[in-house]
Amino acid sequence: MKLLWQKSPQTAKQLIEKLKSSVDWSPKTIKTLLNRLVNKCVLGFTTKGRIYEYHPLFTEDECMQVERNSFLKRVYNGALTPMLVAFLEDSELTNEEIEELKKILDEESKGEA
Amino acid sequence: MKLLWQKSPQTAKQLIEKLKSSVDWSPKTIKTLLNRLVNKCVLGFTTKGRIYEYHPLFTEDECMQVERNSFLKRVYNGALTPMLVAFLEDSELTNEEIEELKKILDEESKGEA
DNA sequence: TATGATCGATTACAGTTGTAAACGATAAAG
DNA sequence: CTTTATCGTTTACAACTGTAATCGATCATA
Repeated sequence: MKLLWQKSPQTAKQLIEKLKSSVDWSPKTIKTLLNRLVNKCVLGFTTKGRIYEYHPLFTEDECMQVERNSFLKRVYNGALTPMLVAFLEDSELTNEEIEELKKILDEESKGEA
Repeated sequence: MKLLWQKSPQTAKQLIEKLKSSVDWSPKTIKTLLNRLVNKCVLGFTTKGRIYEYHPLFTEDECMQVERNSFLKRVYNGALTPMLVAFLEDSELTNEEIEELKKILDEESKGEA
């Protein structure tokens, strides 16, 4: 859902059209969802005639931030390192990816000194 | 909830006692929750007289596995590296932690060769 | 202008979750 | 034995979610 939001303001009709290929929802269902998201202050809209153009009230980055924090808190009680270790352990990283991560880590330690 | 599970089989009474300090639930509420977890095949029990001793049907590690996978899938569409980078970016790791992670990464690349 | 299509809003209804009380059986106490 | 406290089970009920149909207004069309 939010996935589509990461592209500008769109009308319900446009969204219904785009969602048609990916999920199997009735247009009515999508309208309802839009409505609920508006009520929950997750989406806003500007009215173009009698048609609404919906737009997200939060950026994708903000949402992912929140998701990361809540996941970390909920599952790992906020302990970052054990969580990272676990992810690394069940992963199959390529050497390039490993190098990339090490580079990021180096940046981190630099920023701290 | 599951947190307490990571310690042996326990009776409802024991659990209620231990939860009393951490959360503010009526004992009734806790009974209900136990029941629901049993119905959902998350907990099992063995009956000791008319008293139940509850025990988890999955290990904490298994649950966290599942949580990790579903989080990664849901929020990052399965893309591990971007997720790791994001976590690293909003973190304030100490140099020791950074070294630890680099060590883990080294292990990873070794295992792959 | 009457009629049908279309929009967002409202209503529907089953399932899950949070939070708990009521119920029936049994063990403990008198 | 009867009363009472204590189990686990069943029922309660509001909020939220998934999934959708209906309703009132308006735009397009005949």
